[in-house]
Amino acid sequence: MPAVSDCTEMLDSETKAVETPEDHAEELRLWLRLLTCTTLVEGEVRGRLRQRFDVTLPRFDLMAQLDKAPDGMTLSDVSKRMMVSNGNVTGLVERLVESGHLDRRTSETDRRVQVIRLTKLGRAEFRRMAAEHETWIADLFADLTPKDVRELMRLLAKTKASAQKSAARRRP
Amino acid sequence: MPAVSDCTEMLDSETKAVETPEDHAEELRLWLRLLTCTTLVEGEVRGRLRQRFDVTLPRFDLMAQLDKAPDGMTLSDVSKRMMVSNGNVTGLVERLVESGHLDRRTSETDRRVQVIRLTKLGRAEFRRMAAEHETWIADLFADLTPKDVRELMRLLAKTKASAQKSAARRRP
DNA sequence: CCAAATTGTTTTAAGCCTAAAATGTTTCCC
DNA sequence: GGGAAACATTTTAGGCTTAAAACAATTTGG
Repeated sequence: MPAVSDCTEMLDSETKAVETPEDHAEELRLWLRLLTCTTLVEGEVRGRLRQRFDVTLPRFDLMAQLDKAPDGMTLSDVSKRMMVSNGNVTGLVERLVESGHLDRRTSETDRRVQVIRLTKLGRAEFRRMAAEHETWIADLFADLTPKDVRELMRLLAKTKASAQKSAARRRP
Repeated sequence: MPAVSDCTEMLDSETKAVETPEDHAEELRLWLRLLTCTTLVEGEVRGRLRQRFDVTLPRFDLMAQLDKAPDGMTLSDVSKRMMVSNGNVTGLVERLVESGHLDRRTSETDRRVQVIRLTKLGRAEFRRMAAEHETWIADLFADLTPKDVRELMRLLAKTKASAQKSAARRRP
C-alpha cells in the first residue's frame, strides 16, 4: 500500500461527516429498544395500579415524590422532579387535593409558592400501594442478574449524562 | 463449619420470601433510571420535532411505522406495533388523513379492516424529518461508545424479554 | 346453515399532557 | 423607592391516551 494512503484516509474521515451521511442506525435501534422497555413496564404498572388500587400512574408518581419529602414540596419542585410541565402538576394536584390525598397551602414567606404534602390518608394509601408496586417491578425485572442490574445502572447513568449534555448544547 | 449449615441455609432461603420482605430497591432504582432516560430523550425529540417541523411525536411515530410498510398496515397492526390503544390510533389516523399525510381505505377482502398508507406527501415529509431525527438521536447518545451501545442493546433485550414474560404470567 | 365467539374499528368519558400566554409576587439594581 | 427582570403558578387551547362499551363483519363449531 502506498505511503499516501494515510493522508487520504485522514482527508476522507475529516470530510466524511459533510460528504457522506454517517450511519447512526445502531443508536436509533438502541433508542427504540429503550422506548419499548419503558413502554412495556409502564403499561404493566399502569394496568396493575388501576386494577388493584383504582389509581392512575401519574397520581402514584406524584405521591411517590411527596412521600420522599415529609416537609412538602413546591409545585415547581414536583414539576422538575417528575419532568412534566407546570400546568400538568396544577391539574394533578387539584384532583389529589379534591380526593383528600394531598394538602395544599400557600407558603407564608412567599405568596407565589404553593407547598403540597401527603395527608395522613394519602401517605397510608401510598405506602400500601408502594409495597406492592415494588414486588411488581421486581417481577418485571426478575430475569436480570444482580450483575445485569449493576451494569444497566452504569450504562443508563452514562446515557442520562450524554442526553443531558446534548440537551444543554441545544438550550444553554 | 458444621455439616448442617447447608441445610439451615436452604431452609432460610426457602422461607425468606414469606417471612421477611425481600429487598428490591435496586430494581426499583433501575426502573426509575430507565424511565428518566426515556423521558429525557423523548422530551428532547418531541421539542425538536415541534420546533423544526411543527409535528407531534405521536404523528411522527405513526408515520415511521408506515414508512417501513410500503403496502400499508391495518389499524390494529399499527396499534400493536406502537403499543397504544386502538382508539388512540383511530384519532391519530383521522388527523393525518385530514392533513394529507395518510391514505385510508377499507380492505376489499375484509370489510372490517382499514388499510392505511403514507401518501406521496406523507412519505416525502417523513423522510425529510427522519434524516434529521437520526442525527438528533446520534447526538443524544453521543457519549456512548460502540461497546456501550452493544452492551445496552444486549441488556435491554434481556430486560424486554423479562418484562414480557412477567406480563404474560399475569395475563396468560 | 346459523348462532356464538372472535376480530377490527369506532365511540365515549375521563383524565393526562404540552406550549404559550396571562396573572400575581418577589427580587434586583439603579 | 420604583421599574424591570425573574419566578411560581394558573389558564387556555389543542392534542394525546386509556379503558370500556358499542358496533360491524367474519369465522367457527355444532
